[in-house]
Amino acid sequence: MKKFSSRYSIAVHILSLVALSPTSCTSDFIAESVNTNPVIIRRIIGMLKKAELVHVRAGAGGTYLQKGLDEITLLDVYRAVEVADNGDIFNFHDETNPKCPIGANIESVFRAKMLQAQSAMEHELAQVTLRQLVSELKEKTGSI
Amino acid sequence: MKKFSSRYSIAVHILSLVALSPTSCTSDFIAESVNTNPVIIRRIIGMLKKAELVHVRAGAGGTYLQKGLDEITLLDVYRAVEVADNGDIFNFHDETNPKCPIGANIESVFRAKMLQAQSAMEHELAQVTLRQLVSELKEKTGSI
DNA sequence: TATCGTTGCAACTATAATGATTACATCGAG
DNA sequence: CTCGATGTAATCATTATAGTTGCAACGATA
Repeated sequence: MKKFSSRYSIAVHILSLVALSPTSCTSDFIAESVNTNPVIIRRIIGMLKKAELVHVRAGAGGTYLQKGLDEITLLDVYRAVEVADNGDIFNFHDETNPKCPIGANIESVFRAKMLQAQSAMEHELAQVTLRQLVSELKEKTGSI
Repeated sequence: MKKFSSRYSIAVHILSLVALSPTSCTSDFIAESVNTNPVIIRRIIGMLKKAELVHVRAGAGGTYLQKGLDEITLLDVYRAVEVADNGDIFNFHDETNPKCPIGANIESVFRAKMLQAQSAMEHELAQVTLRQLVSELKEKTGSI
């Protein structure tokens, strides 16, 4: 299957920061918390923007949530940053031999099962809102 | 996240062939149905062997199931060929800034959610036995 | 209006995983 | 003993990711 990139964890980190930070969140500020390069952060913020999860004040700087804490789920974030060509997390060996009755049919049978498994995972992700994440974070950090 | 390699689909293909084929399954024979190099097939069979899903007649040649059709699930196959270092399908950006209260705690909170999602997916995979797969394949191919 | 911090983006590098291929030692049935 | 098949190492091309530098453009603000 395809593995999740660490972009996903960074994206969640970004959204948590934006949600919790009382100060303006510049890419430099976020990069320091994530401990990486600001450009990496901007790239991911770009994806979150396309998904309309955040908006950015150009020139002035700073990233802000574009939706409520309850309207953003882990599934939204996943779809925003995991640019799976077709949306599938599974890769298939294409070009199986069409002359072999099994080679010709195995993919469709297997794919159906995989889509079911993927749906189950995405269903779980859809259950977790940014509000829940942030609330659990607050418990752990004491207070912010 | 991490993406699934196409090894997985090939492994399922191999097991289906071994289960259905009345003749001996050599890596050359399988490679033709999968439409790839025999060495690729042998590598994957090697993983299936380690997982004790199949055994191979060295010298003589041919791969055979080591367990019953009902005792092999898609989860078994997945675990046999997807060599995720730690078993997780999610990657995390490690080394977040420990000085930032969010950076210091986001990973554990996020990881818990991800493990839940992964469990849901694996649960689905565990529901599908090789017998079911083969049975659906037979329907599609008419008969073998 | 000029400045300065910030964003957006292209270009480049390094690294790792994957798939494919060649080559060859080894096994074991006939 | 022979011959087909397996097991495995070595190599290569491709792709994805993460990181980095450089720079144009934006816009708040002084």
